[in-house]
Amino acid sequence: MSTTLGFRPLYQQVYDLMVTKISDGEYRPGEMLPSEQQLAGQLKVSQGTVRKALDTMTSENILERRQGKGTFVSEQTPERSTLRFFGFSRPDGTPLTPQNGEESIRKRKGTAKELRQLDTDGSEDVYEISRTRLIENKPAIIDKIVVSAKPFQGLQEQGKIGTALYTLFQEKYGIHVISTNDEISAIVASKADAKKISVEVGAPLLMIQRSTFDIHKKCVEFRITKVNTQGIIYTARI
Amino acid sequence: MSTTLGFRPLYQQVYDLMVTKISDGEYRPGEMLPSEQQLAGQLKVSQGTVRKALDTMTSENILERRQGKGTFVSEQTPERSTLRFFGFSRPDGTPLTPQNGEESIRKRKGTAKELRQLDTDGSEDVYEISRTRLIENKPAIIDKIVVSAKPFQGLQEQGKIGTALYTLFQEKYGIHVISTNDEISAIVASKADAKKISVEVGAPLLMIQRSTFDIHKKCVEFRITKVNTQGIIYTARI
DNA sequence: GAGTGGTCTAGACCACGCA
DNA sequence: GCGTGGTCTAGACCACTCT
Repeated sequence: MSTTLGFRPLYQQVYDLMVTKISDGEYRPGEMLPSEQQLAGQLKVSQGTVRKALDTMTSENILERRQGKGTFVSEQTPERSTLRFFGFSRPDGTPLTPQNGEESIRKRKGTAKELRQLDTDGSEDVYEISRTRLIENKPAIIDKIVVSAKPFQGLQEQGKIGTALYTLFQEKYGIHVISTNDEISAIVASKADAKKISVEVGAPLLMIQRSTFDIHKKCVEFRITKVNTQGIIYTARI
Repeated sequence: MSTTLGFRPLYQQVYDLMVTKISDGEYRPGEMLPSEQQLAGQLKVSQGTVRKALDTMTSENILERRQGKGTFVSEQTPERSTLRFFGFSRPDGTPLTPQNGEESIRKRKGTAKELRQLDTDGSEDVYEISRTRLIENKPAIIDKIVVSAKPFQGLQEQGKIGTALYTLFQEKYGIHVISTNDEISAIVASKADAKKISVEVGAPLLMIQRSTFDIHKKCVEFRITKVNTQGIIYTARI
């Protein structure tokens, strides 16, 4: 007998269905799902099969399960969770919180690299958000945030975004961010960098390249952050 | 009825037992475990309970499961796996491989910080391995590796360790390294640093603080790596 | 075809949170 | 005491690998 191609386990089909329902807004963040028994009955599968799908989603931070209470759609965004793992401090250890500085947004064609990183469904337009953030009132952090234009229609009319970008994604555009992938390297400042955060050309900077993924494991954001680390300690826990 | 304290699920007991057997050398890296049915019979539990324990161990990279073949004790060490995620390259993208330079080892009392990091079972002696590594024949990387002395008797007689430290842990001392936790920060060079890798005092360095954990989730190594990033790009994928 | 892990079921009982 | 998720069982059948 030939190998059965296209075989897809039942629990994965249940997983796909539940992810779709959450992404469509049928179950909203913070809301409680039907019980395992009810879902099993509706979907005509056993409770164990439902459980396996929900367990997978729990391990991906899409759901939270609380014994004795129920299963809930997670409200946690990576921005909130990564605050525990990323941070700035002075050399003596006192923590520093960056303030918001300049911010601008424009629509343009994406570069080849950006379109390779983002899952754009063929569209070539992107929004680019450029901003600087301040440490002790001095510009020290440069962010360049790129998202595909198609799913974010009207993003330029949102006004200042500040730190609540992922919350905006969820509330205005129904995009559930669930994970990020960060690459850290040490680079030297370009002429453009030097102008924005007042350092010499060639000064050492930390660069963090972040890809952000939604509930469908689609890359919805590509972000480059550059940090002047003179007198600032940046820490990332891996 | 009062709450049952000290309740421990069966599958966790199976997990503990299997971890102990591997750590005791009853099953060795690369070896195949008995089948789920056999284990279930031996331990007088159902196959599903064994499965849950083995699945957990698989997700922790202790085991590898191959459908149709069997379940095997993993041979992969983090050193090998992290090579995919950490690395050095030139600004133009060509990868660089560091060479081994100076290396020395000595036994001494651990500092308070080191004893807090390491799980030492009360012993206060540690081995400190200091080494430099070279990029293009110039010293660029400083490593300070600290391990508890007790489980590593005779480590100073091992001669040059080079890059095979975790393999040595496993083969000579039966310690199975399964995970690491890294913290990255940007610092400035101290006088001692400056001497070892010929940079100015105050030059910017990347510092990676790594805690290494064995199969029992015990911290068996604490390592501080400092990298001169002038002309070198260091990348870590999180 | 024999042996392994992978999927799925149906049902029992336990621990937890709440009213 | 009820409803929820968490554990555990026994057994059936499927998919993969090797001989």
